[in-house]
Amino acid sequence: VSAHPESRSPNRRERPAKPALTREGIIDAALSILEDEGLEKVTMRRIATALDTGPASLYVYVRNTADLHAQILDELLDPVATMSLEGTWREQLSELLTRYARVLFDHPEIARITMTTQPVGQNYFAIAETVLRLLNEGNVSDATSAWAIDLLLASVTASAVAHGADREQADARNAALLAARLSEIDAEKYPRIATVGSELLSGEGPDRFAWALDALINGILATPRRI
Amino acid sequence: VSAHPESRSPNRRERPAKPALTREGIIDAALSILEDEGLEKVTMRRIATALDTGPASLYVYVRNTADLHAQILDELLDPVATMSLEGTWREQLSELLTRYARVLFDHPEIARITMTTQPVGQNYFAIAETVLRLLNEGNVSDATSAWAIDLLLASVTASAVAHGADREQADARNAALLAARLSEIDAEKYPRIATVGSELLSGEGPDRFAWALDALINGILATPRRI
DNA sequence: ACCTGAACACCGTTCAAGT
DNA sequence: ACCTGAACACCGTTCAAGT
Repeated sequence: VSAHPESRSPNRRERPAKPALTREGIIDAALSILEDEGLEKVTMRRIATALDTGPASLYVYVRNTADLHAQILDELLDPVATMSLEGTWREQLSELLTRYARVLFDHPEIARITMTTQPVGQNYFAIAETVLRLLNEGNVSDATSAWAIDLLLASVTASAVAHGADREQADARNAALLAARLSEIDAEKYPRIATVGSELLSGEGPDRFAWALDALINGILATPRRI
Repeated sequence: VSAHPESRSPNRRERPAKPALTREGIIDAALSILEDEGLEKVTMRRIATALDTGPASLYVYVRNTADLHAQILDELLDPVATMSLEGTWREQLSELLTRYARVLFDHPEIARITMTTQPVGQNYFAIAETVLRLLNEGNVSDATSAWAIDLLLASVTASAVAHGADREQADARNAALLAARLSEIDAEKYPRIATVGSELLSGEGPDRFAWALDALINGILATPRRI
């Protein structure tokens, strides 16, 4: 056993070599920071530090922060885009959108991005393609489908953003409490809120989501486009 | 006429006095920056500069950035909360939500905030109260209303965020073009997108929105809650 | 072509000290 | 109670210079 551990340092293979900079490496690092610390910490500088380089180096693989976020999203959507579906068109549609929602639900900060910038990744396209195919099987006209897919995906995303489970849930609970308190206090000013009150926050997430999806599909089927 | 204009400087009433720091003054400054330069520029430091003070001074009136945004939103919702409505419950509901959407449409960056943090302002509450009252007039049960209002407001917000008209529209158009191009190229991989294609981006905003609102209300009426 | 150091032009928030 | 200067601990992005 060497008495001089420092003398080993010149050996360049002593510890895993600094990983080569690649698009995949960058997205992996970003995902791991996202999982551990939230989107807020997924910054160019933070990723660069994780990869033992400077922020400027990332700009070879990522155009800017928006592009980085878009790439993260499409990575997350991979399992949804490739899942297998069974049952009637309506069952398949519900299954797909529920799975899609679950990804966004688990990553509400990424879901927010979906709202802001129109996703254009391969996996998002694949999901949209499947939704359109299923609506077509359900005899929804092309014209209606074109508007319906927008409504469906936007509503699912909105629901995920609103009720997403993440570190902000504490804040959300505070807000809910505040809301509950306000509606109690101003029962005269807001009688309907006071009446519906407890129902507003009622129900398990999955039940609420299933109902919303049902209402959306019923609505689409009941509202053929006339223009 | 004095040959020494500088000598007037000691007169403290020469030009409008530095406005006193108030909550209203801060929100006004924020709104004016929002209108002129977008939410991105509505920063504590920027507002402080506009009010000729330092950022630390704002923290007497505003808890943090999220609180600032919440106050801006509720300010914008004032005209919606106080508008008068006419017609059947369904006409009134459409009118209210269309007006609500227009505010968010004109301020998509603020709309995004609505998604992130549950709004708790007076005006938002007033709007929610009215929606619940109208659903009640439409014989929608309380249990269903409680979930329906969530779906309605979230969907309207999502629509506004997605299709909001602002300085980001240029980017959105780029994205749309990119999408159109991709669907052209991969017509074999995405046949339904290719078929529906042009319809996806078709229709005037108002027509699309009116259809979506119709579908949502039809869906809610067709889907009484069972749980 | 890819990578880097250094710089530029910003952020939000806190805190001790003033009035 | 309100206001402030100064500091702390960060950001994204660019660019000239290196390999």
